[in-house]
Amino acid sequence: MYYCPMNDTKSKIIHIAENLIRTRGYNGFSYKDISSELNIKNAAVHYHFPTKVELGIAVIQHTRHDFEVKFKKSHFDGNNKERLKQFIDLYSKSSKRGIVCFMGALGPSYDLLHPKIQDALTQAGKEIRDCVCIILEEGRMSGEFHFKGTVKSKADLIITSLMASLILNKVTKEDVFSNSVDQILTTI
Amino acid sequence: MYYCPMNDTKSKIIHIAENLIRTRGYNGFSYKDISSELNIKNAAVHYHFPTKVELGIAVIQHTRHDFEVKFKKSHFDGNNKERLKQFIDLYSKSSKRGIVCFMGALGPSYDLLHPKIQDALTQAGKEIRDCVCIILEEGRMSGEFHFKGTVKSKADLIITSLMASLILNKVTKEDVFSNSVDQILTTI
DNA sequence: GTCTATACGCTGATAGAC
DNA sequence: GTCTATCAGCGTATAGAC
Repeated sequence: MYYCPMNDTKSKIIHIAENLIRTRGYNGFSYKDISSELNIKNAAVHYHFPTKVELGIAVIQHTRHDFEVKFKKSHFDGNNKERLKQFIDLYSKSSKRGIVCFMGALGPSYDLLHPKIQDALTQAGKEIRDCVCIILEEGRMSGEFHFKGTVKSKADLIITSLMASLILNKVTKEDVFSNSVDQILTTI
Repeated sequence: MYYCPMNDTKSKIIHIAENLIRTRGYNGFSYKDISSELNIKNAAVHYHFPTKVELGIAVIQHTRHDFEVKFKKSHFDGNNKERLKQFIDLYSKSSKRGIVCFMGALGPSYDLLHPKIQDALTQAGKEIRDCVCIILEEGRMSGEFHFKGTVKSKADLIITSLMASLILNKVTKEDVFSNSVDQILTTI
């Protein structure tokens, strides 16, 4: 299992920044928010990440790495139903914490982001889509799933529904997420 | 039909602000962005909307009003399939323009918004959900729809999928929206 | 690695003239 | 209604001491 050092300041900054992005958006937090939470000064954060763009990229890459470890390594050997369940569970955790996923947080203001952050985000998006497509493709062939339509359309429906459910959860203050998951599992 | 005066500066400001919110988010635009587009000065915008919060609320209320006119008035008399198609078409227009809906733009940073904007957004969210629920409820009773699961779960799935498809469209640069719509129409 | 000190543009907002 | 002028505060970022 991959060991993630959370002791050092650099890792802590990434962790705090990720939470800030997912609760306030990229333009909704500042280095001061991070430094005050760590009881250090503004400039100390700049030592670890000279520019905010570099920090943003680090957050995305860190999340991508976590995702990759969890889903690309095939410790599911053919159990695609469980694999899909684990994917949904990723969002379920966010739902319980009352936060959105980083794609939902950064995606809407995509045009405003630095090109390098845009690229990292686009790559992450493709990775997630590919992963779900493989799960659905294999699961359908093995007879675990019986959904209608193309694999791609089903994958996009599932991903988008999970993403925006986290958003609508916050706005409506109702359990939109559980409803969407029910519907996903009913039509798979 | 409702007449929307777009001549006066106030209406123009709302219109520009709506586009800015939906491309850059609430914290991603300033009064200068608006004034420069209208070739007036910063202070002139403040004359019409003294604070940014008031402008934000005005944008949401304007969008809500448009939505209400289009869907609450029952000029569909029983044709719920057409009514759902019109609802999807609302997002389809945004997809073609390459922008997200205002819920997708404002929702993720909900915690950061002024309480009055939060309230307006929450109200709008409930309105949209209620509207889709009625369409699905009536359409199922009349035999137009044959979907599985509860009305609420189906409504949430459809709304969230449309919302986030606009977001993923931008990020992945692929037609996620069409895929999601295909899947929605396949399982209705 | 963290600090103090500093620079400087942008932002939301106000006062008062026209 | 729009202007000029002006403001304090914040945000990102840098230089140099410890």
